[in-house]
Amino acid sequence: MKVATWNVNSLRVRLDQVCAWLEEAAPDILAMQETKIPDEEFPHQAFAALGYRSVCNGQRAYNGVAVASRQAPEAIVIDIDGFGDPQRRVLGATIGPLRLYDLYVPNGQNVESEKYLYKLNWLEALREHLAGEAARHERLLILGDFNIAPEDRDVHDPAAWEGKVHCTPAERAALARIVDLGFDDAFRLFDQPERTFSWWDYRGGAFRRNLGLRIDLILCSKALRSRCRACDIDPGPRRLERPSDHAPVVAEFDLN
DNA sequence: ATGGTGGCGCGGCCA
Repeated sequence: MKVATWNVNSLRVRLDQVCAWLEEAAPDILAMQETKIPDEEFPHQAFAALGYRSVCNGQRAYNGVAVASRQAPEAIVIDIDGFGDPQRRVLGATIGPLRLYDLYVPNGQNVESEKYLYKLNWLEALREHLAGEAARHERLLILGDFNIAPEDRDVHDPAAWEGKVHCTPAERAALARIVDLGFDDAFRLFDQPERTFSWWDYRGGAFRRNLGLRIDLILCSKALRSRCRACDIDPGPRRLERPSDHAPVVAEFDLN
């Protein structure tokens, strides 16, 4: 079973690229972020034409998550328990043998911003929510745009990014508390080339110069860890004309 | 160079 995550930065703009990538990469599940499209305008037909079911939790202009999957999504959740949030950032679903959460973690803007506090509060509320899910589901996958680079090796220039949003000790600790519920970063289960990233700024030729961050993650529960066969980032879509600023991340699981 | 690029939507916000 092939599971992918991709921040598409507007599904309206990127729909043709997403469909082409689905046909080429053929994942069983694709979790998308920053769809920026209200649910009533979501292009379900485009996914259906490729043999995918789709479920969305969107809003106009900002945020928005969606999942396309071969098998029908069930037991859908669109909010963090006890955390009233008008921003559409969460989509939980049971798909075949997996319980899955597609996340668009708040960016945080900068450490002086109210948005940074919102990010940390959001992550703590998410941790509590996921603790409940982890108690109920052995095969649990948490994936999406975390807007946190877990370690310095996930950052093109750690000195330049030290103390900056995406890399602060508080953000990394918040992520670690979630991982400590019993997850592994699937990407790090395997040998990986140095300087492998999932996001590159649109500005300054950052992609061409490989000045990126690895902030798009697939976290798998212990029951999935032993069944994870690969995890890779596909830079192909980032090379296209008018690309998303993120590349897809793909993990493969042997679930019999 | 306090910029740069891109999406949304038409001025300014967000990333």
